[in-house]
Amino acid sequence: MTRTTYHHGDLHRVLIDAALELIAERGPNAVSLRDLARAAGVSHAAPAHHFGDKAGLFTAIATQGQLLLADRLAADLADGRDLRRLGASYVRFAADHPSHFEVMYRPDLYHQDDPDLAAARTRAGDLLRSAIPGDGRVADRRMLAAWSIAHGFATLRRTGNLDRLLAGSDPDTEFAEMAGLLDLTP
Amino acid sequence: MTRTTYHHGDLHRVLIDAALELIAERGPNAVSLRDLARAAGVSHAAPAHHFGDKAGLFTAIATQGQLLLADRLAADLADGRDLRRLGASYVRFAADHPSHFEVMYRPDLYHQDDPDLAAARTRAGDLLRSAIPGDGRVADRRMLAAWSIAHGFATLRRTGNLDRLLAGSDPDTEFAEMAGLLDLTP
DNA sequence: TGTACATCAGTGAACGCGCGTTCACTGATGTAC
DNA sequence: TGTACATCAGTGAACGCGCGTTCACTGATGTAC
Repeated sequence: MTRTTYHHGDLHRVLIDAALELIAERGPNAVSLRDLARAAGVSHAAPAHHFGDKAGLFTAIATQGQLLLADRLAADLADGRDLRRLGASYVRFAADHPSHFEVMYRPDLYHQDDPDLAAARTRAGDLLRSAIPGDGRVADRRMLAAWSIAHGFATLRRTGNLDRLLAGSDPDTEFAEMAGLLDLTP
Repeated sequence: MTRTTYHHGDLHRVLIDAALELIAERGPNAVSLRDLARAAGVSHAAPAHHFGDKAGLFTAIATQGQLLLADRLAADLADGRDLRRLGASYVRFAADHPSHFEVMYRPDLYHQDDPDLAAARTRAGDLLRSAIPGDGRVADRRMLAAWSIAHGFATLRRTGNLDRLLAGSDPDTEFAEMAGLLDLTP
């Protein structure tokens, strides 16, 4: 990757994309700022210039992930409050954006007190909550059940633990049918 | 920690325990073989002598974790085949042995082809499966649901995502009630 | 009871490495007048 | 249209660091005879 201009123009985005790719391939541990700089064809100090430090990079990724997830949930909700569909979206999000998903649930990697991240997280959380029937403790329990089953499925799948159990079937359908065992009607 | 003897006597165990503690405090990334050597009051090359390499240490921890989990499941099964109770045990195991649990589901950390680990994993898996009512695809789906909801709950809880939702209630009871929403009867 | 020998556990020095971060800098861009 | 200046993006050299791994070694232990 050779540049003719001194200013890159889109470094921020390129660095994040390179990071996402590296995370998907070899996990977040394997990502170094110097790797990213190499991938972007830029001096090794440039990434720190953009993100402050390494945790800053992961904070940006986690935030972006929460926003992407929230967008999906919002799109679903526009078609009606169907918790089942939201669960399916959550599972699909994890499969489509494995690197985002991984970072989002690895708080040790990022700045947990980042306000942008907190806002994004709240947005996604509120959307999910708004699809839960009932209120108070009953609703809490339903949210817990729906979130747990979707998160567990997504996580186990991502780590390859379901390979044998899902062999030969479509994961999304399988999740939908399995989630049907959950009674979430008011 | 000072020693009088040249041979430590119990280094293997001490190293693993020190690792578990470090993982619980600061995550697996923060664990270095040299840290462990310091904690055990031993030369920094000693850990490699015991585990071959760093991944070998995590392999040992993952294996130990699978065996501990299997022991719990086996104890439950001795009292009858109650899937609900197994789920609760799974959740409690994750809370009681956070470091083991974390490593077990981070395949990037250890030697995935280790035969001892595979055997331990199979043992735990078979026990869980033996508690599932029904057979064939139906049983698979039930196993998927039970495992997903327990794993999701355990994981979300461990990462602090349920703090608000669980505020003021006992997590184990809460999980039991929530899992009651799952219909796993044949 | 003694001796020889194999095996095992731990040592300590050395290696090369890639990393994150700092810092004074320079090139490019935009804006005010 | 031109000029001065502030701001921003990226540079490149340097730093100090802790790490994993290797290796020839030594001290201790157990076993065979």
